[in-house]
Order: sequence, then C-alpha cells, then structure tokens
Amino acid sequence: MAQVKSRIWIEEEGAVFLGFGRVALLKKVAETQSISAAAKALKMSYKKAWKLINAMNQCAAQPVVITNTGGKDGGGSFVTVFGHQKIREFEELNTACEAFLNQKFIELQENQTLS
Amino acid sequence: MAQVKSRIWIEEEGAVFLGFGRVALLKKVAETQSISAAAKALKMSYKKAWKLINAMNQCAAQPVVITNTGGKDGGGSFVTVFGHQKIREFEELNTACEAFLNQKFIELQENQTLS
DNA sequence: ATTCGTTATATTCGCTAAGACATAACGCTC
DNA sequence: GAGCGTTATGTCTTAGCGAATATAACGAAT
Repeated sequence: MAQVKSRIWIEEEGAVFLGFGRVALLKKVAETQSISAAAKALKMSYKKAWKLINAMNQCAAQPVVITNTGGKDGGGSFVTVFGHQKIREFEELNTACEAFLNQKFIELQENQTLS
Repeated sequence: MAQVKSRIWIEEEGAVFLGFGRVALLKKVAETQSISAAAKALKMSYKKAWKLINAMNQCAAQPVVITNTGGKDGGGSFVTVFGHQKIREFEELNTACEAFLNQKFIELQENQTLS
C-alpha cells in the first residue's frame, strides 16, 4: 500500500529554526525542566540537545528556552511562553499538512484509476 | 523573515519509492535517454543513479525505467509511461503541498498578531 | 570551603555513508 | 573479432557526522 510521508520545518533567515526533532526536544525540556534529563529521555547526547536548543535560541527573535546554571539542583531549564507558542504553531501546521497530503493523495489515485 | 519548508516522499510497503532526488533523476533520464548522462548532468556518480533507479523499479508495481545494455550506442534507458505518470503525480502533490503550507503559515502568523 | 547536579564547551574516536576506482558484460558497428 | 559506449556490480578509501570522553563554570546548600 502506497502512502505519502512528509517533513516540514520552519526557517528563519535561511537557517533552520524548528523541525521534528527540535519540537520533540522542546516538549521534553518543558516536561522535565532540564536539558540533560530531556536528552537522556530522547536517547541523545547532552551536547546534541544543547546545540539544538542553542541554535533555536540564536535564530529566533526571542529565546525559546531559558537556562539557569548552578544553584539548588545544579540549575535547570524551562521553555518560554514564546517557545510554547512556537511548538503549538509547528504542530498545528504539521497535522494540517499531513491531513491535506493524505486527502490529496487519495484524490490523485482515484483520478488515476478512472483514466 | 520566517518561512515553511517541506519535503514529501511516497512510500510503497514501507520502502521509499519516490522523493525529490529520484524525481529529478527520472526527469533527466527521460531527457537524456541515458542513466550515465543523467548522472553526469546531476553531478552524481553513475552508481548512485543506478542504485536509485533500481530501487524505484524494485518497489513499484511496474518499472519506471527500462534499460537496454549493449547495442548501437552502447545501450540506453528510457522512462516508461508509468514512470512519467508517477513523476506528474509527485510534482502535483508537491506543489499543492507547498501552496497549502504557505497559505496556512500566513494564516497562523496573522492569528498570532491578533492575539 | 566542599559537595553536588546541571549547564557549557573542546577534543578525540569510531562508524557509516558517499564517492572514487576497477572490472565485467552486453550487443551493435565496422 | 576489435572497438565503443553504456549498463551492471564489487571493492576500497575517505570524509563527515555523531558519540563518547574530558573539563570547566556556576551557584545554592550544608
């Protein structure tokens, strides 16, 4: 059975801002309040997670994650309101895209069998 | 300025059948009537081109490219009617997807400034 | 001041995927 | 049958990316 797949991402000034992995990471950070915990949960290295978050913070108008280093539990991180907004935006766009594609794909195949 | 980007591809039984590079390759093969010429034009190795075409032929119900080895000019290849159909199908799906995404993205940003 | 867990960052290592290279087969032409 | 250009396929090397490792900084708590 044939099916369409897709990947979408959002660019800011030509640089990747949000993509699949990044959104998943953001959500885990929001959940765990920690970059290292999120990285562990997603089975990626802390460094990779940090790089991704840093890249996002760099190219967005406002930071999506704010970090606190040192302190009570060694620090921690949280997703900003702006970040949460972007997550929602991305997911809405993505689900809409997938629905659209599946619909369009079915239409195409129907037209084909008619011809 | 922010913008959405996307990549779509079509799978057959879980294996990638058509994607961006593959469609570009198919079009070049149709144009040049040769795998090696198409590969050269797209600056990829003959082997890579051959592998891609082989993969497409394997997972599709019908072959998308038919090859002739040996003969007058050493052989050659051409894209089948089925192949041309799939190219059109993919491109239609892709342009529709891009248009949809851009539209949806603009809507999202408008809603955001209102809130 | 020492300990602790986290953020922050450089460096080294290993593996895989891509490319380069090599070779064979094929069949028409001459 | 020799030559040619293309398809077909194996091997070997290389380059780039991610993982692992190492280390520093930070600041609250005790």
